[in-house]
Amino acid sequence: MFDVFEAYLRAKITLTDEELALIRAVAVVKHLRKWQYLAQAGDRWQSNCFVCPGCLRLYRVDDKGQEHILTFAVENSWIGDRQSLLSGGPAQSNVDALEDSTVLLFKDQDFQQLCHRIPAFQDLINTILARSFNATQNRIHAAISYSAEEKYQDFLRTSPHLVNRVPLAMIASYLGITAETLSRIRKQLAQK
Amino acid sequence: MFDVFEAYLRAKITLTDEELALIRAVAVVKHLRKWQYLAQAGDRWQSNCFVCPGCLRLYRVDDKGQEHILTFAVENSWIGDRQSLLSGGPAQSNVDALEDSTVLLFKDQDFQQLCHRIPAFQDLINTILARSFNATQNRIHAAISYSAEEKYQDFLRTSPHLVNRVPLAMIASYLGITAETLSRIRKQLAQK
DNA sequence: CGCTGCGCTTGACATTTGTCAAGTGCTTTC
DNA sequence: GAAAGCACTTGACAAATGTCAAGCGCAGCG
Repeated sequence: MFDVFEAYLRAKITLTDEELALIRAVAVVKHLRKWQYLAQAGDRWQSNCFVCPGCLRLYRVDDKGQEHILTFAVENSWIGDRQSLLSGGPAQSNVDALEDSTVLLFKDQDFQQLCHRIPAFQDLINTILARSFNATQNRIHAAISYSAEEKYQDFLRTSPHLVNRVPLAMIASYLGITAETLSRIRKQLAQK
Repeated sequence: MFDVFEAYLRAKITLTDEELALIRAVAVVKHLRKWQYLAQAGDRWQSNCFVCPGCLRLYRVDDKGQEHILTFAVENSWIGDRQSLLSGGPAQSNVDALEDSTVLLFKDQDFQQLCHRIPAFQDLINTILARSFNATQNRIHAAISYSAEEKYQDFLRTSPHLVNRVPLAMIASYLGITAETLSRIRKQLAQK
């Protein structure tokens, strides 16, 4: 499974064989069954996680027991509770697999070392962070500006690959609306 | 005004006098009057901006002409349209001053150089990015999970310094609710 | 001093979205 | 091949929030 990551890296940056070997040396492959947790709220999150093939979600559970999905991650993307990673405190979020999945884990310590030793890797990580920061910002804009229907339209635009891959109820949870409302919106859009 | 920034830096990282001089050399001080734009949608954003004393906001305007505030920034924080900075494309957001303010600008090119030459500076920036990423994530959680009242309570918790500093209508815009609703919520909370 | 404009509040009403409960169709299971 | 479970849909109704319009109080200004 490391070759998926290798392809990903090579598409974005140039690495010597030694550098690649350094990275490979600290990567840990993990297989997840559908519904298996990668981490639960309360755990300490100490790794960076790259999704090879599969689909995971990061979500929180509120006082009323309701789940709210913060992110989906499919192959060639990263996922994790950065809050826990950064602070060293317990995670507020859960991460689990929506399909059988394979991920690559990098202990944060190893990961930091890679960043320091391989400038191109550091740059890549920075770019990714910046990009996901932007994506997050756009999501906020959507969340505070759009009606339920507009949110769904926006989702269709920004995440077409997820529309038929994750169940309706989860998309609703991601958008902050109820499954019933989303169902009605879909119907309405179909009739146009 | 550079001394404000110097104090900020010294509180967070250790710098030699030469390093500090490097930073000072590329910093540009800019004064803003209340309501003055630092940048408008359509502009290309090419600098990193640090707020010395003052208060700015970053917002977008939707099709219906409604403003939606994505961030406030007060003294000792950073603000900018990272999207534009990263992509080189035109900004989607506006930034303006809510009070007379003073900011420090760093052309992105200079800024990158500082990061490369001063590892401690790089680390600081990474930390800030990570932190604001977390804050953004928490905001998404609030936006998709909370009722209007809960959103306001959360705002009171996370941004007490803003509550009496920015007008009600802007807080409402930040939370994604109407000024009327926020006014009623305030009343209701006061009666408890 | 009185006017004006702005920020905020309030009320009446409309609209959107949520809630609850039931029903459909499809897949899985024994 | 009947039964159960799951994802989704639908309907009736309730609650939350938005919209529109008016009014209040205060600061700034001629």
